[in-house]
Amino acid sequence: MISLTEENYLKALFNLANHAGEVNVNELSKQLDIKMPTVTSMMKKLAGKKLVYYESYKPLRLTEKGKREASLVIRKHRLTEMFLAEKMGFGWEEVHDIAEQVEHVQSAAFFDKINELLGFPKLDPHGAPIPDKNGKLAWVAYDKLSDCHVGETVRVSAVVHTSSEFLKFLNNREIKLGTRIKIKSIESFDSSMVISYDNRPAETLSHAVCERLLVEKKV
Amino acid sequence: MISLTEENYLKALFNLANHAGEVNVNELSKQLDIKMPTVTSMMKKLAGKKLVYYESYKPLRLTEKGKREASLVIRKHRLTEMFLAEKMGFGWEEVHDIAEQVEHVQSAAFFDKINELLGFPKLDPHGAPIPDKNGKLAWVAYDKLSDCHVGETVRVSAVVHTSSEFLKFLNNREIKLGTRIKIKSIESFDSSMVISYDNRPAETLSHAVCERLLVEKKV
DNA sequence: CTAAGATGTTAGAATAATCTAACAAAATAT
DNA sequence: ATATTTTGTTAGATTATTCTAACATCTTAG
Ligand SMILES: [Mn+2]
Ligand SMILES: [Mn+2]
Ligand SMILES: [Mn+2]
Ligand SMILES: [Mn+2]
Repeated sequence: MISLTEENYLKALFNLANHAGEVNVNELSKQLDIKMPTVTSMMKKLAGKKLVYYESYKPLRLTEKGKREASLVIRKHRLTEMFLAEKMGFGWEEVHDIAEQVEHVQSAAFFDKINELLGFPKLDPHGAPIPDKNGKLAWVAYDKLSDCHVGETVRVSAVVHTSSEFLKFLNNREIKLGTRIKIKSIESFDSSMVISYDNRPAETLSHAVCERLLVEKKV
Repeated sequence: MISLTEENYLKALFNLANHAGEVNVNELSKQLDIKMPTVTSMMKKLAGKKLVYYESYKPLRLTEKGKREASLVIRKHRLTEMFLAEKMGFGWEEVHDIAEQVEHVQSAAFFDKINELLGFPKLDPHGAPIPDKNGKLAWVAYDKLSDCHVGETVRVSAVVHTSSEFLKFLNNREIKLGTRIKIKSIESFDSSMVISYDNRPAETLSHAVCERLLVEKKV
């Protein structure tokens, strides 16, 4: 049995993993707002459960079992977010905090029903893919808007690090998934972008914003 | 802040309270499947939070604050049950176990939305009243079917101690809230009742069943 | 009214999850 | 290459929730 606390560690490990699947104790500590010694002792515990590979002073890595369990928690989280947004009428900026709690419900029937009522969605309200029942995740590689060039037209496909504040910022400008953005110019001194979309007046987006908007070029 | 564990104790205290609002340590211990010494120490803790009146060897009683907090947990439980049944398609025998977990979500917006989507229901799927936002509960005094007499026609209005098994038993016989039952005869040796309803063949219900069906006589 | 039995409390310990302080190792910057 | 900073671990303590064993009180059946 995996406790609520352990589920949160697994989820964070999965989300922080770099290309090589590695996470540092310090990063995990910051992500969870839990002190490093606590993280170290939890890692030893998860290693005992064969969910994490742990060696002193080495980066942390989820085992295959750990990846699967983490994906299943992420599945519950994203299905919940989608249900809150699509079936209950919450905004995409509201769903994360509630899903953070509901994701820990232990009832396969509950999440199966949500999945069914939603018509087996592939993506959550932030454009993130929903892992399947075996924990398999179909990762699509989007581009950051900040990596695109002047003159290109792109489609907003996902948002990263979806703080409520960032999503409200996008709401205020009516930027959502599917919005087609044309890049008018890029200020070289701060990498901010002047863009146009939806027949609205031109907007300037800071580099911080452009980095968090994931887009597709082939629209 | 009231923890998940404390919420469960409060709920059990509220549900077990007799006419005088009293609960014994032993009953509470059995209800929660937690040993008596643990219950005693938790009662001291809740007394410290002014949620329970506690005196050694005396029956336990919720304070007014305790009653309100307990009612608010029960509100979350019953709204969840109703949502699971009405909006998600779960059977009344399935909703309790899931609601037992979802009731601990801390988000007023979540339960307000559920309430709104349901159209502000007054009763849960088992006929139990849903407390209002202030924890006020409109208790209706129903009769047990077992207290009714031969020849009477009554309407099933609620079920008590809603174990999944009992509810499946009722499902098998198509007895639900609203079913109009006519009492054909009562066996004096075991108090079982022969009843008819919905143009179905006569059924015999044991005393144990009749005690758990709450009915209204004025249909 | 007393002896059992049931109920309730105290004491001491365990587990899970967290912390601070101190120390150790690794990475970085002169 | 050494000193400094950052990162990670160990040790020891704390809080929340639970348990068993032993003892105390209350209730009930002769
Ligand atoms: Mn969580
Ligand atoms: Mn999301
Ligand atoms: Mn509960
Ligand atoms: Mn109910």
